[in-house]
Amino acid sequence: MTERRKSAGLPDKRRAIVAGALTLFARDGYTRAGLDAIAAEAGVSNRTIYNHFSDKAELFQTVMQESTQRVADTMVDIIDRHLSKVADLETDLVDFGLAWLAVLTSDLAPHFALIRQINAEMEHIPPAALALWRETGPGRTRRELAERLRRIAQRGDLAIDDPVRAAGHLMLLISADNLTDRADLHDEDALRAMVTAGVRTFLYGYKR
Amino acid sequence: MTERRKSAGLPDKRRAIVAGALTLFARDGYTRAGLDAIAAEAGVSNRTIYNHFSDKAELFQTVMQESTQRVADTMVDIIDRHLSKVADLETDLVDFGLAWLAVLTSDLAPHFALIRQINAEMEHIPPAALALWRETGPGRTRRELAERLRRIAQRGDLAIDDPVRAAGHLMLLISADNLTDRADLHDEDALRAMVTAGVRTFLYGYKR
DNA sequence: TAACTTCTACACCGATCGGTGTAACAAACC
DNA sequence: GGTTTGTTACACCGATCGGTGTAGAAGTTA
Repeated sequence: MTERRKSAGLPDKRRAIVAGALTLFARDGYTRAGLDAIAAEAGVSNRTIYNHFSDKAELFQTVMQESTQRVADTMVDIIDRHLSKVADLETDLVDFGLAWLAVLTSDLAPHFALIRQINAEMEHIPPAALALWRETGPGRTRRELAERLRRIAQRGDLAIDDPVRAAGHLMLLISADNLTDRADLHDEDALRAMVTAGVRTFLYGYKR
Repeated sequence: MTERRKSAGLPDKRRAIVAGALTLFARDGYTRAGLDAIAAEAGVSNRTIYNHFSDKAELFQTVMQESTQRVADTMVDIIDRHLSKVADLETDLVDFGLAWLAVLTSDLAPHFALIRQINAEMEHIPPAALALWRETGPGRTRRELAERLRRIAQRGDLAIDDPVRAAGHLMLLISADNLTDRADLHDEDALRAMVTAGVRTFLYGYKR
């Protein structure tokens, strides 16, 4: 009574396949991740995968799209939750940054390993799929953050002439240590220090 | 009369192999890059590769080390050339940033594709090799930049209490657009605008 | 019960890949 | 001239992988 199954596959099997594929694609990359291993991870027969997806490339694209959607939703939610009403700007930005970084170690962590895979195999991915990912993933998140910064600046606290660029700066500064060498994402104190330093650089840099 | 060949292989063949391997590892990644293709790219027999390297993993490690060394040398040289004697801080930092970014599109470009591969396959690379890379590559470069910033700050222009973190911030801000979405690295004007914006954010953020 | 859909297990194919063995050839060294 | 060393071409092995064919089991719908 739920949904008329159109042509192939039960929806829960499909979800299991996509979830298992995300795990293995994230860990091993597109080439290394074998379909037999994905089938085993999903608790599903090898043959069943081809009942839901025409080939490995289509499976990968589906995994990429669904994971991107979910993470972008989470990120936008964090932005809205922390930056809709701003009391003390530095405090709120630091809290926002910590929530932002927490996603990297959450159950959404595999997504970011997947992004590193995409980044590496960029030249082997169809440009259209790449553009779609940029638009629905980092692009959307960045625009959302930019819009929030624009409103905050309008309130008179910051001087931002290019909100999108400023959003990029903030995102980078928040996770600076994490990007350059490897920060310990589980040391709460070091994490807060990193975020605070980044936020302060951002704030002083864009102070009116 | 040059050098006593110790055990195996002529040095020029070896160099050709490493160069060809860099090209293919950078483009296709460790798994996708086949040894036959590498041999063809190097203009060398498949069998000859095994005369110089015991297996694919050792070849990859050699490629990684040599490329890292060369790029780090280049980066340190750029730092020294632009930030030894500072006249106008913003101008000099922008010029430095542009020279820094120019490396990304130089003949050293494959190295950065290789780094993306490393970043993706991190969980499949021996931790010792990873640590060595961080130390001789980005670590060295970052420390060198940090030292320069420390001296500049000492001169009284900036307030930097953690030079290494500041160096990280500067490196990220310089290439901000390039890291978040894809900036056109060949549009000279857009490039200068990106670097200038990053440098200004850095300078205002660390202004004494 | 009968018709239909989906899943599973298994065998299988062709291609690729990392790596080896071998024998012939070229060049440097004694 | 003879020996040694390195290179090459080629055939080959075992393993893995993407993908298919098939037959039957399991569950759903009428």
